[in-house]
Amino acid sequence: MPTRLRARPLPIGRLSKTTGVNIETIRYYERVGLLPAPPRSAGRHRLYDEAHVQRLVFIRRSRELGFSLDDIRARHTLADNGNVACSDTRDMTLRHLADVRGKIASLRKLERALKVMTDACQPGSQRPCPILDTLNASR
Amino acid sequence: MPTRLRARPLPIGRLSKTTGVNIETIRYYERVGLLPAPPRSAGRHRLYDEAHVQRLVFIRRSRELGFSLDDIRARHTLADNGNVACSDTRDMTLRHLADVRGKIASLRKLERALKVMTDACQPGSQRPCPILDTLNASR
DNA sequence: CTACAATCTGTAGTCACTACAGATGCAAGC
DNA sequence: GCTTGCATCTGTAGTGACTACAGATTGTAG
Repeated sequence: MPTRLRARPLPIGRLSKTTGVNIETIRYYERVGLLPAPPRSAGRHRLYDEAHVQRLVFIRRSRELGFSLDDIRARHTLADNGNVACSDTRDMTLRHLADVRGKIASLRKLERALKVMTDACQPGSQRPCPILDTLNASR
Repeated sequence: MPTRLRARPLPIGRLSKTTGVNIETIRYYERVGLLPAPPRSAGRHRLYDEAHVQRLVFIRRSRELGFSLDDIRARHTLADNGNVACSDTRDMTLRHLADVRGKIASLRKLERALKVMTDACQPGSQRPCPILDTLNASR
């Protein structure tokens, strides 16, 4: 039996480096129940294994894609209960996609409004500032 | 002299209704120095005038356009000091426009990534879930 | 005068972290 | 074994822009 293959546990600083997640954030995830609490050394330092690395990478990727911590927690709960999770994940992702599209649409509206304002504004001209005018208009 | 024309001061509830800004939010704006503290009645109820209405509408419009409270405060400070504020406002708006465009670009990337994932996912097929796969991939 | 609505102050909660302070632990070099 | 210095620990508070209470007071219509 090659006991050599057993990977050494990582302290929190190494986990942070390998996953790209801030140390404080890792502890925060543990506090809010996103990352399971790892075993500790005699001196109460956290010692992580490969499964923690995987789950943390999963969390980071999900966050990069804009999922909320609640979304991620829900998915973990599903997966941990042995459910297939695939179709639920797909539903969640579709909802999230719709949400992202909504945000894009409203930012586009914003962009157009800001562009109209800056295009109309010619500082130094005698006319009152159109940007300030727009901001003062109630609608 | 038509003293009749002097508008009655508004209590906070009326100010809230006429501007569409939540009562709690109005008090919050006062606390953080965005809206000047109005005079009070004998019983310490706030009494607002037309100038408050104008400023609050300005703040609401600016927020709708995504400006931060700090941005708005800065503009008020400029205006209150008697500066023209127009060109500064223009600069700020241009910066904000650039910011909005950046956000749109990154949301578009997100949208594409989410679409790829959901398109690839066919729940019920035997293949492993491509969404979960993507989320587990470190890059 | 009595209801009852409106407003008051102050505090705490939200989300997803981030930033400390002050106390320990650990690992390497001597 | 001892020291040095970095790593890690816990706990608390701060961020932005509000929102949500609790409990006390005030204003007003009938």
